[in-house]
Amino acid sequence: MARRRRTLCALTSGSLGVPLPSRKPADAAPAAVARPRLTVMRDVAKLAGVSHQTVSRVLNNHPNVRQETRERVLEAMRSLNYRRNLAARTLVTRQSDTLGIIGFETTLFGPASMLYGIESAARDAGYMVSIASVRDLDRKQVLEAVDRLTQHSVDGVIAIAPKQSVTHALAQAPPSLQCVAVGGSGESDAAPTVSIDNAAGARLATQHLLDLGHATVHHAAGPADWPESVERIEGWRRTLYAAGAVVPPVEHGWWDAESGYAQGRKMAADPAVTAIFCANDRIALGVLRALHEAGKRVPEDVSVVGFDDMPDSGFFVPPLTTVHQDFGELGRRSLALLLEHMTSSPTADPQPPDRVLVTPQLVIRTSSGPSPAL
Amino acid sequence: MARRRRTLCALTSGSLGVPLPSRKPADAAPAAVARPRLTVMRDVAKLAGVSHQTVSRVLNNHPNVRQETRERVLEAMRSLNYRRNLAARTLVTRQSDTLGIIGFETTLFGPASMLYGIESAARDAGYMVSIASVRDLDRKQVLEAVDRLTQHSVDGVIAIAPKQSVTHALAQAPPSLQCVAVGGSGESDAAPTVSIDNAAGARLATQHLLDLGHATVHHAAGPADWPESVERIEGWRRTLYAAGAVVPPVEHGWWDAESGYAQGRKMAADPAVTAIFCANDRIALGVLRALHEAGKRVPEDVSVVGFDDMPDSGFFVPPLTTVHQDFGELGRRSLALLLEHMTSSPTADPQPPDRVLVTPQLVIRTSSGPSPAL
DNA sequence: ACCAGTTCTGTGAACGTTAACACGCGCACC
DNA sequence: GGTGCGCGTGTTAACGTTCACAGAACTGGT
Repeated sequence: MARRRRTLCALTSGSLGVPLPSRKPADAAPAAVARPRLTVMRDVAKLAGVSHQTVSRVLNNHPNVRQETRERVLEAMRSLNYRRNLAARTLVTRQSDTLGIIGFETTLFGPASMLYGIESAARDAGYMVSIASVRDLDRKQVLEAVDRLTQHSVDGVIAIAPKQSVTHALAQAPPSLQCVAVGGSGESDAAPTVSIDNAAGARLATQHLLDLGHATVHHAAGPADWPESVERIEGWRRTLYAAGAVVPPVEHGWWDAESGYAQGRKMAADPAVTAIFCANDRIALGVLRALHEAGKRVPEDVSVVGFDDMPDSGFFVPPLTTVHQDFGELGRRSLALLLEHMTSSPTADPQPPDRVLVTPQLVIRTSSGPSPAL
Repeated sequence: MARRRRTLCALTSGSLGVPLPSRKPADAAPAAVARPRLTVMRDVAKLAGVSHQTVSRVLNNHPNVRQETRERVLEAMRSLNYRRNLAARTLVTRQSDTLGIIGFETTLFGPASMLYGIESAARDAGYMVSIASVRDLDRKQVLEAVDRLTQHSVDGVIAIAPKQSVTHALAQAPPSLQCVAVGGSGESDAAPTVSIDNAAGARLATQHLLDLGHATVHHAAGPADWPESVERIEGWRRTLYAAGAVVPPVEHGWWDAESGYAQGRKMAADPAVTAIFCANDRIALGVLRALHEAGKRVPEDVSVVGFDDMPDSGFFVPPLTTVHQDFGELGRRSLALLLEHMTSSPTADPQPPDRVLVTPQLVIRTSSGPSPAL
């Protein structure tokens, strides 16, 4: 565990208001004595026979540079292998071409995909991304993350923020810092939000099962305090209600297969259950196993539908019918929204939207079939 | 698709040597006219009745500050809600407290977990991380990523780099930039590497199956050009060889369930196959499904062992015996190694190691059992 | 030839921090 | 009572950009 040369910021910076005094304890090694002296604008300028300002203009695509001069400068840059010093530029312009991402549970497929979607879109737009993970979504940790990102002077923040507490915390960020939340709820009271239309997805799944002749549809739900979970429950419930079907009771769990297995065992024991809509594919995996162990065939005895369309859900036993969620698109859209908010002046005419919904799609495989009652 | 205000760097910067002329096309909005004038050292200094340099000393934990003065300064910082401007600091010290990560396939569980492991360890060590994803692992893209990170003056780079081409590319990075590769091969010719002991893992799995009485073990392999895959094949092959067992032919595939399914179907058709070691859990999922469809029971007829221990592999049908890989640890170790390389002077006595191996562990569940021949 | 209006280019001053050095003070040591 | 040293502090100069302004070099019309 090499934690040398700097103290733990987490410990030294007690409250948020206190800047972190860290780094370079007394015994630090003396700074490298011979600075490498990298090539800077002045060098390029000298070689090209112009002033540093002209070099700057070329770099920033300023129109008022003679074509011939521009080429001479570009040639000089090339031959010196010049790269502009972004720190200096950030110092004066106060923008770093860097975006911050607040990540939560980024080891899971969904968040990881959003992260990737954001990052590649950001690169195409000329931005770098820095990431600050949080272990929990409480206000304190989120604000700490915002603070860390602010210190590194990011131009904007995207929070992969599946819970309300985050958008609330975001509202406390310095107003000059644009924030966008992605994933999670739509009740965008605080920050602009991009998310999937969870209710629509749930409707798709539930209606599909009703259409197959099932009298009603049971639901293996996610955690009670996650908006995504709540919205899926709502969508499911409303669809049943609209169809005049009984709405079975809901039991909350976590997002993993273990939770699905637990819920699945209970449902497998109930002969009235012929169709199960699962809050995500991992839960579905657990349900599938529980049904298998109970000797129920899928889809002959019980139909199962998931949510997410994880990479391998087409290879579950049997291949899972599920609601496809385009996480990459979610990421890209959130980046686009952030950029819009960043560039539009507060008084601009077309205010960017505060809420973007991405529509999910049903992917029908073999885990769903006609009701055995038919 | 909001890509306003800046041109696409990817397009304008043809070769690597050319700095990117981007941003602010002629019609750019004039810079914000009223700069907010944030609080800086001088403000703190004035309030505390000292010079800015003393403030700097307090911030950097310099020992030569009287306790009473230090407290007055800290108090001033607190009351002004001062935060140090990292861009200015980076400009003069040439270190940014930021590390770069080159990510590949970060939507998958393994890389995503490493990313997370690196990020949290980095935070504890006082570093921010910036991420640069690459779509492919060819030299060009990797060098481009390094270049992007360099421009943002990262202090070091960790490459989630499962292929040789990456470490080779890394070797071409500016020598002042410390690089570490994580995951992938151990043939660390180019850059220091942290990886799992794939051969040992494969040995664990294979030996486990042999010990269960299987005459030999078949292998559902990963891609031929990935060192991780190759090392697992080697470990498997050597174990069989040492036991005097027949070494069945190997067919290469990809890392996903689809590939496992394809390989599994062929194996299911071969009655001689009683034990299958899969290059990862996703392949195992496909194999499991193929066996199930062919009417083979697991583990009664055929035993299956995976690699990775993905989150839900304990809920496959049946629960998968697999080789557990601690991705988070991998990330932490790679960070530690990078930090060691960064801080140790080239002439220092204890040179940091160039190769760190993390030992995997066998997790026995129910997909593996005694050979049916017994 | 002159002036006004562009277009192009250069000069000097920020930006907010750390590095290098100089200074004054108190203390110990001959 | 110097001399030397360590401590605490202040002054000045970097670091490599961009911004604001001034000036030079071209236009084109009289």
